[in-house]
Amino acid sequence: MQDLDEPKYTISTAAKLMGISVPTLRMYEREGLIIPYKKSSNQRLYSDRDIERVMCIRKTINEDKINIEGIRRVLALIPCWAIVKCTAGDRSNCEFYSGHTKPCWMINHKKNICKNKDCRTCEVYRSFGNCASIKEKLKELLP
Amino acid sequence: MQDLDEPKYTISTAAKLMGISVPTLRMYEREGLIIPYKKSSNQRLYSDRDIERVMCIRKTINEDKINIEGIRRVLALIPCWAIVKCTAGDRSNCEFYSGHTKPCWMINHKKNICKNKDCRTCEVYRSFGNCASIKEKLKELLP
DNA sequence: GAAAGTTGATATCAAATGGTATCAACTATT
DNA sequence: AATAGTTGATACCATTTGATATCAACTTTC
Repeated sequence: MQDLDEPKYTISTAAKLMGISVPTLRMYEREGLIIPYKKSSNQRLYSDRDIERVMCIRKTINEDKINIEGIRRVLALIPCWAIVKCTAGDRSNCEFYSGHTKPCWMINHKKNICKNKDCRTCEVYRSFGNCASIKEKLKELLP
Repeated sequence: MQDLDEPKYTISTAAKLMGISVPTLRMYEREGLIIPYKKSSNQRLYSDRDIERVMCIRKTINEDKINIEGIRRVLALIPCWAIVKCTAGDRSNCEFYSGHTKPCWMINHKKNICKNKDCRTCEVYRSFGNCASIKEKLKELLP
């Protein structure tokens, strides 16, 4: 058996696996498009699902021709409040709810429902993981 | 009194008004970002609301650094089906509902609720008009 | 009918973007 | 301690992208 979420590849291995450079992989992270697992020593580890996500990002950049800023803006449209079921209080304590340029996981939530969540495993972050459109999520939420 | 939706500027006047070139304005149209009024002779006319929309597009490109393809993808996320209240039949006869790369108004609807609609005046198209985020629309639809 | 402005299309240009190479400093494993 | 691989950061390159200029053909308006 295999666990798609198990962090097992170092950054150089993952880069080799996808035919890209290590700095590129770090860039995607800096830009908020991916959240790799981090050991206590700060070393990154990538799971198979992470690999899939990066391949999706690459496809969106290289084939669909959407730039990184554009991808980020699309991710910022994921209606997280409806997914994690925010209360009114959660919302008023959320920078993301009022902003619209960054995905929620790029924000340091301090005093709401997301405070103790690990974004890497959160359904919101994963909504874009397999390159399925966010629109499918919207159709689900807006019947 | 003034009607913001009255088509009154020719393309050269509108271009001059915004300090851009005529081909640029035509490009935005070709890319599906704006729908100017067209006289029977095919001549374009721009309203004040059109001007506002173009200024919003420019801001998104020049300040927010999102490329045209990215803007189009964002527009493609507007949940039109929930706005114009599509029936199940309307949806099954809608290319847009299944796709996710183009805004609905770039699609030639033949046999559903949008068939006889003028996209230029449709609420869906206008959702991005004043540069208010689509996210606001989502908040409204997903309480 | 003449002048002015529009149409679509093509070619071109400057700037920005994604990506890579390279660096010294640090960490882990042997 | 020594090797191998990581970290973040900077600088650089090739390509793409947004934008413009220009063109002949067609409309509108005076």
